[in-house]
Amino acid sequence: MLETFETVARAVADSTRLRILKLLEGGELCVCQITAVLALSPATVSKHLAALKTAGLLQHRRDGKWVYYRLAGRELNPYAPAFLGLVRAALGEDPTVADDAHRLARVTAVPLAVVCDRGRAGLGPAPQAPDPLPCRESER
Amino acid sequence: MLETFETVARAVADSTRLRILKLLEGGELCVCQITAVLALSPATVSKHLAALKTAGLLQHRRDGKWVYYRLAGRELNPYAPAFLGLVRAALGEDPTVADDAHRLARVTAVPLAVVCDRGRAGLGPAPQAPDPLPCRESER
DNA sequence: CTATCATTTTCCAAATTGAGAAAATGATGC
DNA sequence: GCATCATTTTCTCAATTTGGAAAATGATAG
Repeated sequence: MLETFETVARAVADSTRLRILKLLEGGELCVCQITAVLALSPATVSKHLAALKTAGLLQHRRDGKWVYYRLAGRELNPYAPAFLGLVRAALGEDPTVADDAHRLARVTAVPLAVVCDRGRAGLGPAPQAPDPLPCRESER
Repeated sequence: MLETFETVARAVADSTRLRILKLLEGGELCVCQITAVLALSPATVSKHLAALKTAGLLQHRRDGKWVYYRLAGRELNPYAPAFLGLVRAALGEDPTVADDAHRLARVTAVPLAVVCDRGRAGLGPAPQAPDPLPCRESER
């Protein structure tokens, strides 16, 4: 028990993983979409997702080449709902989280194939609208 | 915000610190009492307490030679109550936690001065019963 | 079967963490 | 002031964690 609780808490005790959880509050997402929003390497994102899944906070499903992750319920870990509830109630106004939500909106407006191609470049220019080169505001 | 949340979560993501929080649910305790129950070095316990205090989960007060710690409320960190509530609701039946509670009962039945003397030997035999020289079972 | 693409795993370097010993700090009492 | 005791702060070591590059795996399309 103690160990199970510790695993979930540890999974939540990382800002990158918190950002992922906040992103998934809006519904399931493909790995490449998350990667695009966070602007981290696919390997890094995949490992964070694995940590969250091991902790019982996420479930995943495969659809062709793509893998989708979504928030999990009590199925995988009895402590998951409590922690997810806490996260859900907490970081709504965080600037980084808000920024992520904004980027996610731009990502979901584009077909997955395009996101996966340009994703790791950190959100290429506008999807289909003319947008020469959005200012690269690299932070964190 | 994200960082604050992360700090609290990280503080809770450790079994030793969880055990400390569970001990303190019964009310404030002196450092040497906690040390006696956990059977860890005073330095280690002190650092865990500092981590919990930094995270805003604990408050402390000094009384002569002794320092008492207790669970904190919203004063120090807005996320503290939520996390403490989660912990309080969660680990009541964990065997280690139950064992700690049992040991704590034996510790609180003894004057502080005695606990501080014998505490780090890992709870000597009976409290005031005849006990020539508590076997120094140095462990860890 | 081969090529391609998304994701995961392995490998490695840098940073962080947990634990105790030893030294430093704070407070009491003579 | 000096001795003593509880607690905290270094300091060091072993173990874990994080991130990316590169290799491995899974799945689709031709």
